[in-house]
Amino acid sequence: MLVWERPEPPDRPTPAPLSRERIVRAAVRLADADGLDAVSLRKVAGALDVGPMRLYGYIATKEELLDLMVDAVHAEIRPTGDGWREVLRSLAETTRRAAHRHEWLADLIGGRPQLGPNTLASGEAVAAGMGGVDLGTVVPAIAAVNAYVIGAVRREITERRAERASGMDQRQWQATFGPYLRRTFATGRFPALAAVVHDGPHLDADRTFRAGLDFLLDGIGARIAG
Amino acid sequence: MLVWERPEPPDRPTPAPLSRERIVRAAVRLADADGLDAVSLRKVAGALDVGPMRLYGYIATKEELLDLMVDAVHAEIRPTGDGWREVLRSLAETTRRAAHRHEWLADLIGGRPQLGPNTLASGEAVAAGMGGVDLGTVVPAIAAVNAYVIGAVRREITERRAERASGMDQRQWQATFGPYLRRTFATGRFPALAAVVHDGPHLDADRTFRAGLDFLLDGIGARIAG
DNA sequence: GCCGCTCTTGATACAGTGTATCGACAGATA
DNA sequence: TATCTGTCGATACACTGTATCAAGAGCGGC
Repeated sequence: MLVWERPEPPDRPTPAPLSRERIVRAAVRLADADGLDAVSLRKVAGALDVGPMRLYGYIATKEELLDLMVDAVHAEIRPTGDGWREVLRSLAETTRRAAHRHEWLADLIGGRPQLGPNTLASGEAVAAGMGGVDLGTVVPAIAAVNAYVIGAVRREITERRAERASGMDQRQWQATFGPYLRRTFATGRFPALAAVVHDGPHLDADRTFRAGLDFLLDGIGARIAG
Repeated sequence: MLVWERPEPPDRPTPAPLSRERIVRAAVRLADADGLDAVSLRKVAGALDVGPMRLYGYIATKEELLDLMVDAVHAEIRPTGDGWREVLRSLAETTRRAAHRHEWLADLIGGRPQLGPNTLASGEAVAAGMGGVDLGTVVPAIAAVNAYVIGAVRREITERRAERASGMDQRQWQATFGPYLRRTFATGRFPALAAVVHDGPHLDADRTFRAGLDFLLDGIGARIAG
């Protein structure tokens, strides 16, 4: 036996076999911790103590990995409730909560067609909860709520990042962009906008999300009733 | 005079001076033609017959260039109309049309806080058209329409790309994903979803967009009336 | 008209990306 | 034991955004 032979590291007895799931979990962990930019094939492979090319035995391309990540978080989106209204609201709120837990979801959501098992399961839960509603209304209603959630989540996360990037809280944010906005508004080119921003209510993220969702659900309800 | 001196190319008498606007226009042209991936600083610079580093005299970072591109297309989004409903509808439809002209907008929209002059001008047009509506309603109403448009446009463009990538028309698309979906639905794990997909209406993109928008506007109208 | 200074400009370089290629090695088969 | 097969990972390639810095152009002072 060669004396310089390296002994097996005893604290990792048998490396768990690689799998799509393990790869996706590692990618999600990286993205949760440091954002989507931290998800490179090299880093994911590194987190699994494996060469980068190894991953190509399990995924065809990086895009596919991103799709799998999105489908993975859809496991956390399982709408419930009695009646179409509660179900649609649950769809919206659970999606939003998932985006809070995984901010990178805002970068990906709505950007690729999703047909993975977890995404389909979410769709099934919604469809199953819409019983009694006319099919001609169910399809556009679900599509509309989905569209609203995608956009609302994107805007909310974007804003949250901007605030965080410029100091921490809202006061800091205003201090950063305040001068530019003040100057711009001072030109008098945007009087109506200035009035709305100045005199309008400053709703927090929760209230804004719910207000828009209520508009939408009210409109859908009117169609179902009438 | 040296004989091997290269004479001035006569067909480009004086190269137009570089400017932010010219850079942004070139970037938009590239993105329109070949998608966002075709927008690299080297390619943009190349389109302007200039070294890549030259751009940094006009933009601080690539992110800034993307922001400027988004603001530039906001010049095409100028909502008009009589009354809040027409104005909000116009905001939605002009945004959607801009995204049709510049599909890459779907990748960027909602992904960064937008405070550029054209974006503010769009906001001003909307705010100005909401006269008479209670300020406490104006803010969440605009936010809701914006969120809906972002999500709807994203989904629509995404779908359009998927169809195009897999052949050209809808028949091809179904031929590509049909087998997988058929198999998946055949497992019986998604009965409600299968029923909706099978028996529900197949609306085209225009109708879907308008249906969702109508839901939202109806809901907002109910709040304004009541 | 010529020197020296400042600012602009572009070549080079660096660290990182996704992915193709292909030699080496392990395990199975004869 | 010898050969075949298929997996694995080192290396390489083209490309990205951006920092650095030497060369050059324009210009004021003598």
